[in-house]
Amino acid sequence: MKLLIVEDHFQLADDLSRFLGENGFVVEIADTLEKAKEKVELYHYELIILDIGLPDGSGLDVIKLLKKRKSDSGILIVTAKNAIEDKVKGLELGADDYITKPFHKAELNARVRSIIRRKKFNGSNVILINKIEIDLNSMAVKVDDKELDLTRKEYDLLLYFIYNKNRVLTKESIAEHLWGDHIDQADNFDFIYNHIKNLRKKLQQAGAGNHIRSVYGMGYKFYEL
Amino acid sequence: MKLLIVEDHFQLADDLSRFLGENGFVVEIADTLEKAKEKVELYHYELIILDIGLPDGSGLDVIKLLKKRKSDSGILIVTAKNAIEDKVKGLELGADDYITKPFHKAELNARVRSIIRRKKFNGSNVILINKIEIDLNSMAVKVDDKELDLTRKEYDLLLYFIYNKNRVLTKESIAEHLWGDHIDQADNFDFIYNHIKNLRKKLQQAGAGNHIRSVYGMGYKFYEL
DNA sequence: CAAAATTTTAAATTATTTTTGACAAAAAGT
DNA sequence: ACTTTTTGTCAAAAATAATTTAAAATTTTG
Repeated sequence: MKLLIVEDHFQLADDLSRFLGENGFVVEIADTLEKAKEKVELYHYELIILDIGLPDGSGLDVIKLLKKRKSDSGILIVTAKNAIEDKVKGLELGADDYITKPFHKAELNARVRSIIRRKKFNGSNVILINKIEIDLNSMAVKVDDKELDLTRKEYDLLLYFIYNKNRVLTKESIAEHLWGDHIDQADNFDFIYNHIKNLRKKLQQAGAGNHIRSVYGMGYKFYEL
Repeated sequence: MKLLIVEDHFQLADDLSRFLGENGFVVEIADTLEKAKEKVELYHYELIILDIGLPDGSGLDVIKLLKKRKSDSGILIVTAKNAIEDKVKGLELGADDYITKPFHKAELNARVRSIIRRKKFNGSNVILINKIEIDLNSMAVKVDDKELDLTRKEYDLLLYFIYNKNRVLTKESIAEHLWGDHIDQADNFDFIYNHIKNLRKKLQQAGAGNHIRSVYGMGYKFYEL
């Protein structure tokens, strides 16, 4: 479950990151509007905790960008007490909730969970790509209406691929997104071969075709056929 | 069919309003105790969804007012998980049912209908899934017309599963729903295993089959067979 | 109100499944 | 030729789930 914290105040961002990390989320931080936009375009986040007052512009731009991209990420905006207009604008633009500074970490945590829950229960939660059907509620993956039995990592991997379809994902970025920051650059990522192998086999056996192609020397790419 | 939502959290109220609107109700919102009292004195509502924790006072006052006016409106109170006294007081004062935050909209909908049905037709309110029959009024669970004897937690757990059938429920979300916000991520949820086991055994023994399956690394899922 | 019974929670143990890592040989890409 | 990736199999380590037992809390009963 990946979150992005957009917050220029290092101490706060770091603190939150650690706290949310302990609570089972994989957290990334962007400390400028520029970086936030970049990350949002490159990756998919379950939820974005967005401080509106950034040094190089308004966080509201991030919301606009997300909505333009038809993103389904949850958005929790963080505003100063006196910035009520920002809050209102943010909600109008499509943010899911807001919280005013200063706040308690426990409350942030509760709201984060609340948004994620609401998101999940809303609307259709089925992703359909060619023959592959993923129901995010039931966490079931089907090919031709036949359910396949994926392990946790395989499921996460598939989802990561699908959220980033038609993009090259390096082994490093896969490791980072599935395992979090505690991964060392010096580590060896050979175990990823295994997961790729297993996922490929299961998809292949179910008759979904060959979606995951390797890009020699770079990584992998999930093709929409 | 007119409902009043008394809720200061704009996002939630708006969300519910929309949802209930789609489900055929005419919905009004009051976001303060003051406004709620005013509306209640002026109009008649079939049912009032009442958050107890309001910025300008306790929602319990609304119940008192209604009872003084000998209103026949249904009352569904919404409380935070840790505000058990409020729930108890509310029911004592004459509320018809309660639901604790956070809740699933489908569950709210079910309860709303349940109250209205009970009020209006004094009719039965039964959920039937395969061989399992749950009477929400009498809180009785039957399999093949044989009543089974569930404890409170088992009953709640079963209901939570059934309201979310075919979805994976994590241990965390089960804990959160049945025990409330005061649950820490760091806590250990092993005791849930016990309730799962007991519920499974009772259902199995009654001949209802194996509905509750575990999804390794993810949680549990109640299958409609 | 207190004893007894039941239910819920907790802790310890066992069982199961997944994840990771290793090796080696074959295949593919540069 | 050289490097990277694929594949298979195997096995240890780690994570998760189930079971057992007992303590704590709650409810029922006399």
